[in-house]
Amino acid sequence: MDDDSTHNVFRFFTEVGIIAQFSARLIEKNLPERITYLHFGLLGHMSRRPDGETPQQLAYAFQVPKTSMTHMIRVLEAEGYIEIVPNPEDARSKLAKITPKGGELLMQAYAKSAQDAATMDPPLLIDQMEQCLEPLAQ
Amino acid sequence: MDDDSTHNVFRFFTEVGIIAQFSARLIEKNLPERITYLHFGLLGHMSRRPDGETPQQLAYAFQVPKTSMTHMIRVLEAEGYIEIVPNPEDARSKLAKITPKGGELLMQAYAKSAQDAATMDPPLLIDQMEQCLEPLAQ
DNA sequence: TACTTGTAGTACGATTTCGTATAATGTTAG
DNA sequence: CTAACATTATACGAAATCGTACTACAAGTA
Repeated sequence: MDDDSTHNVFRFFTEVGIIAQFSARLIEKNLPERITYLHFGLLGHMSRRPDGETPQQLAYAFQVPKTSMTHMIRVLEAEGYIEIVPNPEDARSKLAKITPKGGELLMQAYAKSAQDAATMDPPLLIDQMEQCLEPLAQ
Repeated sequence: MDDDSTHNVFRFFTEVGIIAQFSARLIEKNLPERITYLHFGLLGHMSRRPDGETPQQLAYAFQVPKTSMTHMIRVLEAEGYIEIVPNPEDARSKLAKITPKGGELLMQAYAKSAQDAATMDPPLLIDQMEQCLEPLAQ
């Protein structure tokens, strides 16, 4: 990899980091007090898996340590957005499932953030985003 | 914004979040114990500002609370990667400047990470990255 | 069965993050 | 100049993150 490519890769990473931070703030602004962008991601993930997932699987999916995931799902459970039940297939394990209240939160935050994104100035460059998505789809 | 655009915007954010996390890990792997991707970013920022910047400016640039920045620059100072001197233009303020040791760390981490990126399997899609950068440049 | 090894989740403690309040300094109006 | 207000950094404490070590259960071997 030549110096120019290297430079571009790092610049790409920097830009991507800025966008990631921006989108996290955009969504967090529409979430309750203790709920973060990661929690929002967890709820979205669980909404696509009605049978629930184990903390282990969630930790892997979101690339955080097991102990961090234990803490996150406890916050979500304490606020009533998920429920944690024993895993009938493995007595060591548990299953985290989204509750109706969690689904409600997800929808609301999604709708509000979409609204914010639509009314933003300068406007989000949706065409460019969709263009970026193509190569990412592999 | 129609439902399809909304969906694509959120998908874009998700993809971007994954790439941001990936790049943070790639670089953190080549940093010492207590030094994170954000610290690396701070050093890079300071390397482009030899006269130093105030904690306030750094907090704004990296979009973190002032108190968090206070802690971060203390870690960097404790490890000798930056020095914190009084701001001659404002006695309330300070200036954080990168040290030679900090420049050394920056270079090394940069070189090693570029090496890792170059020898990655599957290979990084540098062409696609450069393509993505164009619209981001505005 | 008894034994060994592996895996899931968590208790615990060190560190980091960050909101609130505060001290020190700067700035401006009169 | 003085008073009022703004700004810079930090002390402090609450919460979050995460590495280490542990317990409980599972699975394979003999």
